[in-house]
Amino acid sequence: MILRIEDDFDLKKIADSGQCFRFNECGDGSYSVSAFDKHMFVSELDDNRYEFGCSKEEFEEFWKNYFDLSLSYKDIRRKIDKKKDPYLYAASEFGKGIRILRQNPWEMLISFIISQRKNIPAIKASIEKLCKLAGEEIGEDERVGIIYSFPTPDKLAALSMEELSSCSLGYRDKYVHQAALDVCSGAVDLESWVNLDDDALMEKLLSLYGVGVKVANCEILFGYHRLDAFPKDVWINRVLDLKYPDGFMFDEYAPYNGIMQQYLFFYSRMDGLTE
DNA sequence: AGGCAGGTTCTTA
DNA sequence: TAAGAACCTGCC
Repeated sequence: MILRIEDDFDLKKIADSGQCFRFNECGDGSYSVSAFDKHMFVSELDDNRYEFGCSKEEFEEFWKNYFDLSLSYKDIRRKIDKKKDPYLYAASEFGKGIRILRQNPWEMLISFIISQRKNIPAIKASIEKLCKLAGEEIGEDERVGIIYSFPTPDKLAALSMEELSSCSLGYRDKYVHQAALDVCSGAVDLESWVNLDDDALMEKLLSLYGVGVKVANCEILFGYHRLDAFPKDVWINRVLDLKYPDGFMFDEYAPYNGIMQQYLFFYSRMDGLTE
């Protein structure tokens, strides 16, 4: 189906934003997008028109929510004052089009456990191997081959340590294995955690083996879509040190600090951050 | 060859 | 409680 989208929406920036690892450019300008048990291709036709490789029903029922299209990111960007916060303003102009996707909490948890001390291509490679090993077939294409879903907790828990190791997880293999066991046993119930308040959710996440403050915040922002979470990685810490010696204005941007974090992260990686 | 990549755990004082 | 070391792997 073809749709015009007036709000901020840039496939390339979303794909490169580091929040998703199964959202890839195919080489011909189209994007392969996998989420939950669904897969489709998307491409931009002209300025604001996009072709989604799904039915209108499926788009309304699933993808509209996945792309968070009910929220106006354009309005949120208006909170940024060019005079008061020139660096964030520049970052938001540069990152205009990024949205925070509504992804699967389980997939996000495992993905960000894997992400520690890895670069994005390496994270993607590990996740792709996991999907191929233990996921279900959800799509096929002559360009990219068979598309697999992210493994369910029980499929992942059933993998041997040797199989996990074959996915280049390194020392993170034991973290992934334990998380899968915890979710399978019911000791960890990610769905029910949506009802917890922010502090209680953070506490639960930090109790997981291999999950520290950074990964927990990524899960809160990208897995639970709590848009005020502000994950601090090496890039963001560099930005805060160099550009915000007097502190970042978290109060100004609540409850959307996580969106600001995305702009800063995306911008800082291109910027070089020399000053 | 040695250092580093979207960190966390473990050890030591 | 707070630094410092160790940790898998792949890529420059």
